Amino acid sequence: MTAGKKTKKNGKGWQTQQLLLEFILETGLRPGDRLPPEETLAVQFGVSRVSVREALHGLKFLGMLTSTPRRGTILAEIDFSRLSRYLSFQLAYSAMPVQELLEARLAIELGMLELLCGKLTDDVYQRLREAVENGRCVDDSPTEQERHGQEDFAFHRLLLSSSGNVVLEAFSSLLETFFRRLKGNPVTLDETRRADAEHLQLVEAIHDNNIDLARGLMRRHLAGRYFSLG
Amino acid sequence: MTAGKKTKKNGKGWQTQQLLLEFILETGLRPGDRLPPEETLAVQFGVSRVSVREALHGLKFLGMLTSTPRRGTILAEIDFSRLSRYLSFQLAYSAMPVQELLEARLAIELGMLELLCGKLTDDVYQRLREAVENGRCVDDSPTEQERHGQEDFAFHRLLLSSSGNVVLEAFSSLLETFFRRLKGNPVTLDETRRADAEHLQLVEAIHDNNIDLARGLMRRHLAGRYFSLG
DNA sequence: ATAATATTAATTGTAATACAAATAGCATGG
DNA sequence: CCATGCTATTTGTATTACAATTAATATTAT
Repeated sequence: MTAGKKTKKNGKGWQTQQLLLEFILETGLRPGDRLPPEETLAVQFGVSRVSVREALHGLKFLGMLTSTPRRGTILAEIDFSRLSRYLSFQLAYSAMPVQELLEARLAIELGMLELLCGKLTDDVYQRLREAVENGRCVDDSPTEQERHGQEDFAFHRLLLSSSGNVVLEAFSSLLETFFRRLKGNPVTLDETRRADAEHLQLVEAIHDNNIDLARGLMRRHLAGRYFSLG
Repeated sequence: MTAGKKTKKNGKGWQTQQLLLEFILETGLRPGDRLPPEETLAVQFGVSRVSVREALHGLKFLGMLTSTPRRGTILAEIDFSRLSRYLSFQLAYSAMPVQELLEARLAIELGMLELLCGKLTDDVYQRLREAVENGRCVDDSPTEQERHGQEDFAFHRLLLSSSGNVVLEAFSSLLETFFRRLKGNPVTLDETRRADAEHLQLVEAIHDNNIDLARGLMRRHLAGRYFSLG
C-alpha cells in the first residue's frame, strides 16, 4: 500500500531497511533490546554489511537505534528531539508560523485536560502541586528565568504524562522541542509569577473536576506565555 | 545544546550528518535543488564516500532527499507519509492501545473545529458539502463499504486541511495510518447512514458557527465510528 | 534537416576487504 | 578483594571496484 507509490524500482537499499524494520517488529524487539551483529544481519538478509550499515544508519540518524562497539546495536527509546531536528530543518525553508504551533499545542493540552479531569489521583495531585512549588520564580535574574522556563516545560510534561495518553504525550514532546527554540522571550517577574499562579489554579481546577475552568485557564496560560498580550 | 547530551565522543558519522545539514542550510538549498555529487561532498567533508552515503541515507529514509543515478541527489518536499511511517513504526513497538489513539484523535479534531468555526468561507463550505455527498453510502456491499470508509477519511482530511493548521494536519495524518489498520470493523448500512448524517450536521454546525454543537457531534461521531456503542 | 537510435559519460547503488577504535569480559597479579 | 592489563568481539571508517541507471551527446536513417 505504502510502497505502491514508487512501484518502478524500489532498490535494494530501500528493501534492506524494510527488512530491518520487519525484522525488529517480527522478533518483537523492545527498546533496550539488542540486535544481532551487522555481519549476521547481512548474511540473513543476503546483502553486504555496508548495505546493512546504511540501513542501520538511517534509523540511527532518526534516533531509533544506538550502537556502540562491542555492545552492539540496541533499540532506543523514542527520541523526538531527533525528529524535531529534522522537522525544524524542514521548517527552515517552509517557515512554520508560531501561531500554528500554538494552536496545535493548545489542542493537545485541552485534550489532555479532559482526560485528566476525573481521574486525578491524590498521589498525582500532590506531585503536581510539588511541581508548581518547585517552579516558583523568586527573582528575575537570568539564571532564575532560565530555570523557571525549564520548570514550566517540566510542569506541562508532568500534566501530559499524568493524563496517561502516550500519543498526546508524544505529540506534546515533539512540539516542546519547537517551543524550546522560541525561548528568549523576555518576561518580567510579574509575568512569571502570574504563570506560577496559573499553574496552581490549573491544578486545583483539575482536582475540583472543573473542566470548563481548567480549559479557560489553559487557554489564557498558553496565550499569555508566548504572546504576552494578556 | 542538543548535542550537549552526549559530549563524550560524538564520532565522525555524527559529525558528517551535522556537516551535511549545515551544508544544506548554509548554501540555502531549496526543495528541488541539487546537492553536489557524493564524491565532492566526501572530499569537502574530509570523509569517505561511504560515510557521506550513510549520512544521506537517514535523510532519504525520511523522504527529505531523493537521489537517482546521474541526476544526483535533490532536496525533496516534506513527505509526511514517510514521516508517518517512521513514527508509526516507533509507536508500533510501543504497543499503542486503541483507546489512546482515539483520545488523541478526538483532541486533534476538537482543536481543529475551533479553528474552523469562524473562518469557514463559502467556498470551503461548498466543498465540504460536496465531500459529504460523495461519501454517501448507497448499499451495504463490501466494495461500497470500502469506498465509504475511504470517503470518511477523505472528509476528515478535508476538514483538517481546511483548518489551515499544518501541524494538526500532520498529526492527524499520522493517526490516520493507525486507524486505517483498524478497518474491518463490521458496520451496518444504518450505521454508515448515521455517520453520513453526522458529517452533514457537523458541516452545518461549523457553518453556523455553533462550536458547542460541533464539538458534541464530533465526540459522538468518533465514538460511534470506532466503538459502535451508540 | 529531423527524428529515432545508439553511444558515452556522470552519478548513484552495491559489494568486498582491510584496518582502526572502542569496549565488555576475562585473566593476571598485587 | 580489588586494580590492572590483555584479548576478543563488534562497530567505525576508508579504499577500491564494479554494476545500474540515466542525462547528454553523437550517429544514422528517412
